[in-house]
Amino acid sequence: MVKEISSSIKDESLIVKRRAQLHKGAVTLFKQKGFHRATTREIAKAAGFSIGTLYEYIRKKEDVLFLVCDAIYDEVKARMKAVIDTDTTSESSLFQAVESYFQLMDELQDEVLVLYQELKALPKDAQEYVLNKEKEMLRLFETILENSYKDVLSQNEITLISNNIFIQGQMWGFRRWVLQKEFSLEQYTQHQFNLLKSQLAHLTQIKQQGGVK
Amino acid sequence: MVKEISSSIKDESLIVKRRAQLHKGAVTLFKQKGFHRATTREIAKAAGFSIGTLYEYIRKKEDVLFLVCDAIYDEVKARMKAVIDTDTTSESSLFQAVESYFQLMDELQDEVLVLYQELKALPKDAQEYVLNKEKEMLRLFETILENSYKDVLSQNEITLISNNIFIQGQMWGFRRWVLQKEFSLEQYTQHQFNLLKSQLAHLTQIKQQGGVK
Amino acid sequence: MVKEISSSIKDESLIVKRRAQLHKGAVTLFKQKGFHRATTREIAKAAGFSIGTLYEYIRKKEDVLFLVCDAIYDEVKARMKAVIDTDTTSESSLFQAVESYFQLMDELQDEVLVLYQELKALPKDAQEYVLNKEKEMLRLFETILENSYKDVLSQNEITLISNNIFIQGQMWGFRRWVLQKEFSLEQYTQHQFNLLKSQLAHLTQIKQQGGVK
Amino acid sequence: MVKEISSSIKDESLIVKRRAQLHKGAVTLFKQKGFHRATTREIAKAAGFSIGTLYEYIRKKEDVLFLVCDAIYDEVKARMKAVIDTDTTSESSLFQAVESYFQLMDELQDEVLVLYQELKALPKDAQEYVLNKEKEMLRLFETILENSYKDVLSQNEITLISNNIFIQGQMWGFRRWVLQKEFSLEQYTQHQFNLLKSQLAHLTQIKQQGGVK
DNA sequence: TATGAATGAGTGTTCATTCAT
DNA sequence: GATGAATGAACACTCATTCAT
Repeated sequence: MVKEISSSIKDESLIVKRRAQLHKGAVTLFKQKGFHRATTREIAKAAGFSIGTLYEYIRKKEDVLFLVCDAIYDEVKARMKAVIDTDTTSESSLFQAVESYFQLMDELQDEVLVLYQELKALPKDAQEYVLNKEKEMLRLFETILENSYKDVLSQNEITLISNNIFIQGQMWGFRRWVLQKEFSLEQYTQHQFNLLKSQLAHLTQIKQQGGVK
Repeated sequence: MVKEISSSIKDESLIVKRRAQLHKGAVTLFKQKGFHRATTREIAKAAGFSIGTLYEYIRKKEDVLFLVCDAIYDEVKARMKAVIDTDTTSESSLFQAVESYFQLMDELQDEVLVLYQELKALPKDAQEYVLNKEKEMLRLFETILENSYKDVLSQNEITLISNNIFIQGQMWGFRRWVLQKEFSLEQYTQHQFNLLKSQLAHLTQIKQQGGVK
Repeated sequence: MVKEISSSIKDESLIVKRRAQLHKGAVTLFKQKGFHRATTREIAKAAGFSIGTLYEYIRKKEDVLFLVCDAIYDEVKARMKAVIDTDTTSESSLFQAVESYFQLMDELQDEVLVLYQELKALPKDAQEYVLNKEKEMLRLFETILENSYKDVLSQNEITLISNNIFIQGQMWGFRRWVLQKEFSLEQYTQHQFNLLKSQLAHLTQIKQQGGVK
Repeated sequence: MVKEISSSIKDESLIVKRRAQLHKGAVTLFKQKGFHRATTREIAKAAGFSIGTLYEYIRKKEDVLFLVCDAIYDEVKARMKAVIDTDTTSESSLFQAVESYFQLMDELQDEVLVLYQELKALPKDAQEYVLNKEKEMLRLFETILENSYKDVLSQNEITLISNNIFIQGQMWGFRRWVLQKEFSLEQYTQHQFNLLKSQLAHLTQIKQQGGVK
């Protein structure tokens, strides 16, 4: 499950430091020009070191992309974890999760855009690796929904609603040209959450009526 | 508003024919390797002609991408038009529109995938041109929602729900690795439409209660 | 000595007509873009027919260049001949020859420019063929000088002065950016001829003084 | 007035060294095949490096041509300067200048040939830049003539004679196929200088006689 | 005869990657 | 560890030439 990127450098802390530089520079660059249009020289420059040094920390240009993609979900998962661990059974916990997730998608919108548009450029095994991380993300929402709406939602509904939430978060970033003209992040979150609540409320109604009969 | 791609060929019907070949070959190829990884020679070959002939019908590699992107919404719009013109005021018309749209997204899923992942590779003016077509598509859903739920939905809600429907259709294609494992197209359509109906039903309830008071 | 360009067309008068069109269009084009930058399509268009037709009258692109180069000296020789045949022994005949020649170089300056800059693009045998025509031109001046200054000029001096006259004529065209800003053609002719006369006068003086001794 | 050619190489001394290699190889090559027929790969090879390395030192193929053209007049000017600075008022100084110039044109005849035949292939701004350098060269001769024959020659005569000297020098190279068969460089120089002296002597005579009267 | 669609070898140029310093 | 000069495979694009109609 682990996918390591080899480096000829021995000093581990240096690797971490350099790759952080690299990640930061690369995202900025990929956002502007996309992965394919960015040259390795530009990547090196954006990261603050020479082309020679770049190749001390990666083996192929693709590795840079992988580094970026890989980091995104790690960050998302790390930050979502905190929210979710607190409490996962009430409606408010769903709102908190959605809110945090949308908040995060707002902060990471450049990264997410890159992820969306360049994932396919990775070799198949790296793609699968990244998609697996995405599945873990999806499961976070599924878990919350399961816990809070056990009796109301079918498995299919849970899958679907999780997916919907998931891409609504990403949509905020990669459809910014239409959404961010009409909504602030708070408005967007509020409205989408209201729509979600309507859905769940109605489904709950139906189930309860069904249960009465 | 028109964006023509110049060709050195005089026979207009030949241009149409060759560009159809080109479109078809290019989509197949781009789906496999993406636009950037596909070479012009491969594109030519996939279309069934030589590199020289390819350049009789386009001027830049980008033009191929534009041709593909441009055609997608033209086809979508043409086919949606038929459905929508019939009737745009009942709930069933919304279902029909969604069903047709999802159906179409299923058929064109390769094209949509390409569109999503390569749009950014187009020059800015071509991007805008394509995005404008997307806006027209969005307006189709907005119109139906406006007609059927005039008193129930705010403008914001209409915008948002249209966007949600829009990307749920595309999601069926570009997230096929997760969705198409769990649902058939009919199931997906049915479930998403049910969720949508729940939403609308609940919002209608709220509005009516509000009105009663 | 003859260098024919083959054509698949039988009707000789048509060949002559088409090649005249070709010559005219090509000179205009070569003057603007040079031989190498001009494409065969452009040449055909400038001549007023299609690329297919062009290749009915030539076999290689080079042939067009040859046609142009070849025609230049033919025209120069034809027109100089008339002047020279009249009278070749007096000083006035030298002036007339120079004047006609400069006049001609003025009229044909585009062609001469092309000739100068593209001659090297011809295959070796065609180059030699054209240079031989140039030699014939040179001999015209040599003949006049020999006839009029038999006792005054050595063979070397005749060669040199002919060459000087020859290139002073061409200079008028291909150094137009400096000369034609300062002189009219008449002035240029007059001044250069005066300088030439001074030369010949002084040489005559010397020879006569030498002869006296 | 400066026209720099950009390079991605940082080591300035290396740039100078590589461009010298490039210059030398390019002249040899252009002399044989002309600029247009020479491929960049051939240019690189002639310079002794790979195609990739070539493009580290130039940005466009045209740059190679510019490099060559630019260097010619720089060299001519540098070497003429020495001669001219010594003494610019006597007849002997004119002879020395002409002799040095012809000598130089002999040494640089390949470069001059290239210059003559390919200058037009440069973009307009580079052409003007090079032609300006040529004008500076012309002014050298004008200055000497002005100093030595102030009272004898009109401005027009100075312009014209300078031009004549200028192109007679170049003629030695680009008409070598006729001139160098008949003359050694010394003979050519001597004869042309004699003709020039005759001219000036006669003009001096005329002016003096005119003055006496 | 005239046309112009088709061809593909050839060209300028880029850029990921290596390696000597 | 860091640098950046060198490399050459690979690419987009052009254009002379052919040939079926």
